[in-house]
Parts: sequence; structure tokens; C-alpha cells
Amino acid sequence: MSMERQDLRKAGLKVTLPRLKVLEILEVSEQRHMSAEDVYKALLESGEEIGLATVYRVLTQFEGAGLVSRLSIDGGHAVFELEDGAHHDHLLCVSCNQIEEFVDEVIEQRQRAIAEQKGFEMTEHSLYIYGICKRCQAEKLKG
Amino acid sequence: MSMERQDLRKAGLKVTLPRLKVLEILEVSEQRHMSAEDVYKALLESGEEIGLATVYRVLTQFEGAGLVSRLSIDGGHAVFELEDGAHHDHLLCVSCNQIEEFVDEVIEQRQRAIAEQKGFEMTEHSLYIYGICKRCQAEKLKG
DNA sequence: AGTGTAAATGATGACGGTTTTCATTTATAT
DNA sequence: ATATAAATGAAAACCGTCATCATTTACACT
Repeated sequence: MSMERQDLRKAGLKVTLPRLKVLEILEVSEQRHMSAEDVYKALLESGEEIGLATVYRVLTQFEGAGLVSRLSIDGGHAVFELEDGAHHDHLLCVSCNQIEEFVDEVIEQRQRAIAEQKGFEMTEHSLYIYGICKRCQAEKLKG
Repeated sequence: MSMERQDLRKAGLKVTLPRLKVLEILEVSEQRHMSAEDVYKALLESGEEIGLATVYRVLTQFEGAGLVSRLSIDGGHAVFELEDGAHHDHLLCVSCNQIEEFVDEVIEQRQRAIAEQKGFEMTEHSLYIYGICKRCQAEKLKG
């Protein structure tokens, strides 16, 4: 019994081929951040004919089960990443769409302080830094 | 010549009724943060028959002119606020959708430092703190 | 003021990402 | 094995937003 099967069982999800395959894609793929479309294409490339609607459903269920988390990128489309338990924020390259992660305890702390000061019971937060990554800056110089 | 007319002229936009009215709604409305739909409905209520497409166009032009700024709320729909020149981030109540603003120079500084450390040329950032506002916490207790 | 011209508007349809519908298939408990 | 609830696939619906195109309007220049 593979690890994936256990993950699904623990999440209260039936073990089905689409779920196993989506999970596998997320684990195996070199890109950590994938849109539903990305996952769908990767499935096709690996020979699995799984519908896009199913991919969306499965990813949404995985999110509910805490197996993945969903990032809502500027412009209204989502990308998913395997949940690793550690909170982190994101840096996005506006040129190549690459995504990097970071953690900053100072920012975390300030956010908690601000929520408290405003009388908010904080449930979550999202912080995205947009910019041009090192590689794209170099590309630009080359022209 | 009213203030609004000057604003539009300075922005290089012709002074038209839809633009004057949209600007007026943004200034007069008690909610500082409004979606295109909100503005459209407010226009209807004030007796102006201005098409939704025009509202979108006008808001987008205002954004380009620096008269308003656009927030991309979680889930891909946008709200607009009159630009006041000062950068600020947002606290959103997940219960009543009220939006509050804050500025924190420590966070701003840390963001710049993180971008630099990762080799990113930062273009912008978006930070949203989600939570339950004071009033909604009280509502909950009352049941 | 009158007029030409580029710009703005309104109505409608298109669009893209995501979700729903519904008939069919499948996993799991018994 | 079988019953049953859940999962799937295909297609259409959705929702916020934007583009198209014919018509109207603001503004610069007589």
C-alpha cells in the first residue's frame, strides 16, 4: 500500500485512479506550483485521460483535506502546491511567472500585531511580492 | 468648474457624464471600496442609466490615470478605491466583507529586503490579512 | 456659434477560468 | 457478490470582465 493511498484514506477520500494520478503529478513534477491546467496537461502527457473538471474537483478536495494549498494569483487564476505544513509567502516573477517562497518571522509578527490592534481575529493572510527575477533581469540586458 | 472636471482634464480624459458620475459615486458613497457592480448599482439608484461596460471602462481608465486603485480580492474579482497617494495594505473581514486599511513601515522594509535578497527587482506587492472584525465577533457571541 | 474629427458610449456577445449538471462508472462496506 | 453512495466524464452553465461595432458626444478650430 503506497503512501498516496494512505494519504487519500486519511483524508476520507475514496482511492481512485484520478486522485492517485493527480497526487503523483504534484509529487513528481519539477514545478512545485501548478495550475489545474498544468496538472491536466501533465496527466495527458503521462498517458492518463482524466477530464479537466475532475482535475479541478480533485484539487479542490485535496485543498479541503489539507493535502494541497491554493494560491490565488493576481488576475484570478489559481495555482496549487503540495502542503508541507510550513506557512510561507510568495515572490512572483511578473516576466516568467516563476514562483519562489519565503518565510519572514518579522512580517508574521507584525501582521498579528496589526490584526490585534484593529480588533480582528486573524484567520489567514496572503502576501505576494511581485517583481522581476534575477534571470529575467539578465535576459532583458541581453535584449 | 468643479473639482471633478479638473481631475478628468488633468488625466487627459474628456469630461463626460458617465465619468463625472462614476467619480461622484466614488467620492460620495459611504463605502470606500466598491466593485464595478457596486458602482453600477449606485448609479442606477441615483437615476443614471450608465452601462456596466462603461463603468468597467471608466474605472480602468481612472486606474490608468492614477485616480483610483484596483484591489484584486481573493477569488478574482476586483474592488476600486479612490487613490489618496499613500500606499496601504488591507484587512478584510471574511464575515461582513468590510475592508480596513493599514500601513506598516516595518513590513514594507522587510519586503524590500526579501526581494533584494532573492535578487528580485520588486515592482509591487499585495498583502491581505483576513479575519473577523470586532463587530462580527460581537454578533457571533449574541448568536 | 457651427462643424469636423477623434473619442466615448451602449448593447451585445465573447472570453477564460472554474463549477455545475446529469447520466454512467467505480470503490467500498456488507 | 452485491448494494449503495460516491466519483467520473462530457458538456453546458457561470461569473466577472473585456472587445466589438454602430451610434452619439465632447472638444478644437474656424
